[in-house]
Amino acid sequence: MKILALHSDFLEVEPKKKAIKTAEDIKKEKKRIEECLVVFSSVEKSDEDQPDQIAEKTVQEIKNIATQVKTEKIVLYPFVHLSSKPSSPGTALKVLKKIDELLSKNYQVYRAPFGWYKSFELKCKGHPLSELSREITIGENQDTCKALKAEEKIKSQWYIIEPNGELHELSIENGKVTGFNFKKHKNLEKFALYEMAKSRAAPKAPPHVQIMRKLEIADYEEGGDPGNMRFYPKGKLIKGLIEELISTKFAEYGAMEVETPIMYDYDHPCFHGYLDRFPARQYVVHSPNKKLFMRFSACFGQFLIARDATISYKDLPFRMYELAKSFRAEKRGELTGLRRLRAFTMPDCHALCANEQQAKEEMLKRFQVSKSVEEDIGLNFPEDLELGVRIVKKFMDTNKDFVDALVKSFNKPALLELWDKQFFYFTMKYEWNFIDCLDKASALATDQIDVENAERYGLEYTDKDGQKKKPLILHQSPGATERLIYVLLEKAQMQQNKGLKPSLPLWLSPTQVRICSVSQEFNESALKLIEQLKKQNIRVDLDDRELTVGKKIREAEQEWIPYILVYGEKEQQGQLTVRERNGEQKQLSLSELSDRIKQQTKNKPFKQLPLPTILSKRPIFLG
RNA sequence: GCCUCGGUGGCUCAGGGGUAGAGCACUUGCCUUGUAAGCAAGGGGUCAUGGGUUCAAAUCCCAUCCGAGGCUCCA
Repeated sequence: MKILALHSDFLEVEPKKKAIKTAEDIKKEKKRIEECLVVFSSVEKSDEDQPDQIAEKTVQEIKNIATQVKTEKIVLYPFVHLSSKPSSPGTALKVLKKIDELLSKNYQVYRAPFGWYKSFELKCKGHPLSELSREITIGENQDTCKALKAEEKIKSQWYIIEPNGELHELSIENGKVTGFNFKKHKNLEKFALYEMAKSRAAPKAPPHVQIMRKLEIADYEEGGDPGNMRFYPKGKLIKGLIEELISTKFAEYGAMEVETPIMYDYDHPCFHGYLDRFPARQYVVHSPNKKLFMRFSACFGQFLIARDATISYKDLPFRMYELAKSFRAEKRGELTGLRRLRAFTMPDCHALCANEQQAKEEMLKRFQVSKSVEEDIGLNFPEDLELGVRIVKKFMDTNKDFVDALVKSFNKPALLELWDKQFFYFTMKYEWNFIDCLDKASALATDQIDVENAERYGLEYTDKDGQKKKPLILHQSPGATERLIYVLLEKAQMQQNKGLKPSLPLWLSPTQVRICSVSQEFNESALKLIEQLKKQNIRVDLDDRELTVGKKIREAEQEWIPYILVYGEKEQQGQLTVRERNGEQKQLSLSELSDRIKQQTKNKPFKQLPLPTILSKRPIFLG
């Protein structure tokens, strides 16, 4: 199906003469329609198998365009010449009539006669959206259509749920969410609006994009594919530290770390139906004899491990995790900085559970794992986050207590989306959303109860009675590590907007202590001091360049370095003045300084600074 | 994918049919520095790529690539 939509001041059309035998019988009269969207359309051979689906999809497209250009009137104009492979006239007429019927529910529709030579006059408005063409196709796979259609038909009911379990039904009027007093919950209001109204316009690029480059954390890579970032040494350090933290937390919780392949056989029977839901979103790789797709989560590899394992009821919950580099070929326009990528690292932790009761208990346990990750990277819980819970109605009806317990753990009102039917593989999920400087919501931590994939992959455990049973599967992630960095940078920008100095948590700061020598003659003894701090696992470096002290301080401040130390005559005697991030200056001895840092980074992972200690030998990655 | 805007020294950007500009960075020299930018000189760019128009293209046109924002989407 091909359409050409012209937003027009008017269309005047007059049937002249039948072009085909099967032309519609109509009255030959001139017709003029003012202020309308004229949709020239051509039904094609490839549409013949699924005329109803193509009609529905076309209606959706036309509705989108009509909404964009704000018009109430639509003219359907059969125009076979748009296509080189037109369908039979019979199908074409059937499809057009169906489109007419569907559109008429919401719009004033005029359909130009089919099968006639017509003369017409039209005035196109000429604004940027006034001329649009679309090619509409139905994927080859029936499953795809079914799943996508189910999604289109989904009905959501929205609520605010309070920690005491009280529900407030929400509705949306004139771009405002009503049904709950958001006075003390401004970010929750933004989140609800974001989800319900899909009002997502941003006036400019998000601030973290500039910061990630200025601090030499990450950057775009022209030599790759959009959304595949490069990480410079400082960024790789931060990312590595966060990943190590997450890994430790998962291990403490009792999950087993595994590593699974990043690409899988397209034709493997387990993946059918799961892949088809997202037909255009895979990176495809061709090996000499196979078509493969890059994983978009760790599910594939981990489920295949679990499928082949011998699992007893005594082994449940069976917990497994992986820091999985994952790939989703998102549409070009959906990518933004570190917020949404095509290649990202998804910490993915699955738990196989015997039954619903065990799954619920396990989810509450895992809730605490994610909480401690978010807190350790420097977020305030729950102040910096908004909880969204999505539940299939049937699950809600029998598990309200559990949902209440979940919201109570969050300790703040949450947004609840109720679905009338299950159309994903899960019956419930939650996510914690961060609202950024531009009021955009991004999901960080999430957990889901999967009731479908055990069947699909053939996952089984042996129960007490010797019977093979299908487990429930939980899918948890505290958030992609790139996205966690995005959140830290956006949060730092918010600090700056409030007039505070932006900063990273001490344990994530690439340089924790910067020593600025007053002049060249002090460099050598400063290095001795540095050796002592390094032994204490503190990341310290020396600005040994021939610059004024003022300039060295300024640059260190701009690098967000938490402790800055000028080193000259006085310090050589052992008396240190330390400049902190808040601008305060403190007199400290060397051991006091290192104790202080050890205290502030207690129980956090440590890695050495992956750069030369002296700045004069350090390359600049980004001006 | 579609719409809009952009791509000019390492970085940030100005300019714009007829010898290519600034600030920062870099190199060199002077200064020998005490808590947010010392002074001076110098080097460095086939103006994203490929076509086209023109006596002449970085500038205008087309295509492609890359980036940003929007639409849509986010398993």
